[in-house]
Amino acid sequence: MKNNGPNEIGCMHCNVRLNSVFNVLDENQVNDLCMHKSCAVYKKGQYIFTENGLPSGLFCINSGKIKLTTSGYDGKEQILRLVKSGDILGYRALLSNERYNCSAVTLEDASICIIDKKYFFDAIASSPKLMFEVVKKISQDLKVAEEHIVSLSQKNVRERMAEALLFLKATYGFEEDNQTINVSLSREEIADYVGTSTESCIRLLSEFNNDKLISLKGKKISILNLQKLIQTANIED
Amino acid sequence: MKNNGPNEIGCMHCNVRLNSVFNVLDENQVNDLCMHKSCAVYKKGQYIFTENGLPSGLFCINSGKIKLTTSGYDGKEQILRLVKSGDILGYRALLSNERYNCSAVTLEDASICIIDKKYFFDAIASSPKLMFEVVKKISQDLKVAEEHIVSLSQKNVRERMAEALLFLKATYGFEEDNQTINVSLSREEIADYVGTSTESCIRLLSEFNNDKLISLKGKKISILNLQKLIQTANIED
DNA sequence: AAAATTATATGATTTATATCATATAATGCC
DNA sequence: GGCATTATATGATATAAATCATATAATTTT
Repeated sequence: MKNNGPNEIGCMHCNVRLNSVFNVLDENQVNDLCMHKSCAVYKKGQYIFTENGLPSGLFCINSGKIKLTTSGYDGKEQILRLVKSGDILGYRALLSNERYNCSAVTLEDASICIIDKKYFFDAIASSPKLMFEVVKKISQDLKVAEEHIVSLSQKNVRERMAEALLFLKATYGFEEDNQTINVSLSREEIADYVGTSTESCIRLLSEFNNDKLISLKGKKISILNLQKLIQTANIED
Repeated sequence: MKNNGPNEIGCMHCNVRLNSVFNVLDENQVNDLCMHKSCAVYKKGQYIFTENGLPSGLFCINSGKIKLTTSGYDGKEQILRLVKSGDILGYRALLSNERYNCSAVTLEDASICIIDKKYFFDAIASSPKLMFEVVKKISQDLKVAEEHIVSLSQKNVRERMAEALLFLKATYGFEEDNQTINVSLSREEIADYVGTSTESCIRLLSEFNNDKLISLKGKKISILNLQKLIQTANIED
C-alpha cells in the first residue's frame, strides 16, 4: 500500500501525530487541526525559517532531521537544538510573540506540516491538555539548554565531545546494526554543537576511534564501547 | 505608614503583583490567588528549594534577589539564572512535573510568596491569559539560556566577563548613583556565572578597573564606561 | 572523467586560561 | 578585640585547545 504522505492520510491517521504534542487531541480536535495545516517537502540543506524572521505558524516534523542553529560572533554557527520526526518547531518565537532567535535547516530531506498560527493559539487556549504538552516541551528544552550551559562551563572539549555523541545517540537512536548513530553530521556541525574548532573535533573523533570507543565511516559514527564513552563524558549519576 | 508585607496588604494591593505574571488577573481571580498563597521571609543565603527536590508550589518573589544554581562536576557551582522582585520561581519543574534541576538561594534577605500547586494548575488551565504570561516567561528563559550557550561556546573569558556585568546591570539595574550595579555577588559567584575560575574573574575585574571601565568597592561594581564595556563584550547589533 | 571545491586528517606553534602558590584584606566568631 | 576563616589579589607555571599549515580524501561541478 502506497502512502503519499500526511496530506493524503490526514492528521487522524498520521502516526507521527501520536508521538507529538497533538496526541492529546480528541477526534473533533484532530479534524479541526487537519483543516488548519498544510504540508511541505524540504530538500536537505533548506531553511525552514531563518533567524530574525517572524513566525507565521507552527511546524511539525513529519519526517527528516533538522538543526536549529544561530549565527554567533564573526559568523560562527552554534547548533542549539536537534529536532526529529514528531517534534514541533518554532513554538518559542511563536508563543512569546518574538522573532526567531535561530534558523532551522534540514539535515536531510524532510516532510513538514505547517499549522496555522491563529488556529494554534485558539487550540492551546481552549485545550489545557494541549497547552500543557507544549509547556512541557519548552520546559524540556530549557532543561536541556541549562545542562548544555553547565557542560560548556565546566567540562573540557574531550568530555563534551563524548557527551555530544551520547546526545546524538539519545536524540536519533541507532540504525539497524544497533551501534551506528542514525544521523549524518559534518565534523564542522558536530564542532558547532560542542563549542570547539573543527580541527579539535576531528582530532578527538580520531582519538576515540583509535581508542576503539567509536568507529568512523565517513559521516557515520558507531559507538563500540558505550560504557567507556560514558566514562569519557564524565557523566554523574 | 507601615507596610507589614504582602500577607497583610493582600494580593489585591500588592504592587509587586503588577510587575508579575499575575498582573493579568481580574479582581475575582486575584482574591482567589490570595486565598491560595502564603508568605515567608528568608535570610540571606537560605535555600528556597534544592536540586532534585519535588516542587510543591510556585514561588513569587516579593523582595530580595535570588540565584538559581546547579552543582556541576566535582561540586563546582553554575549560576543558571538570577531572579528579582516580581519574578516567579520554580515553574519549570512544576509545569513539567519534574524534580528541580537547580537550587534557589537568596542573595540577600527576601520575602517570598508560595502559591499552592493545585491552585496554580487550575488557574493557568482556566485563564489562558495567565497561561500565556507563564509561557512567555519560560520562552524568555529559554532564549536567554540559548544566548548564554552561544556566548560560552564562542566568546573568550574577557568578553563573557564584560557581558556578565552588562547582564547584571540589565537584571538588577543601578543604584541611586546611576552607575553602581544593584547587586552584591562574590567574585566566585560571578565566576560561576561566567564559567571561569575565580582567579581569572578577579584578574579581569582588576583589569577592567585599571582600564577605567568599571570601579570596584568591595563587592560593589560601578560601570564607568558603558560604551567601552559593550565593546569589550563584543556584542553585535 | 577531469577539474575544482570542500571535507577530513594530522603536525607544529601559539595563546588563553586554568592551576598552583603566596600575600594581604575583609569578615565572622568566641 | 584579637583569632580564625574566608575573600580578594597577583605572580609564576602548566596545559588544553585554538590557530596556522599542509596533505589527502571525498564530493561536486562542468
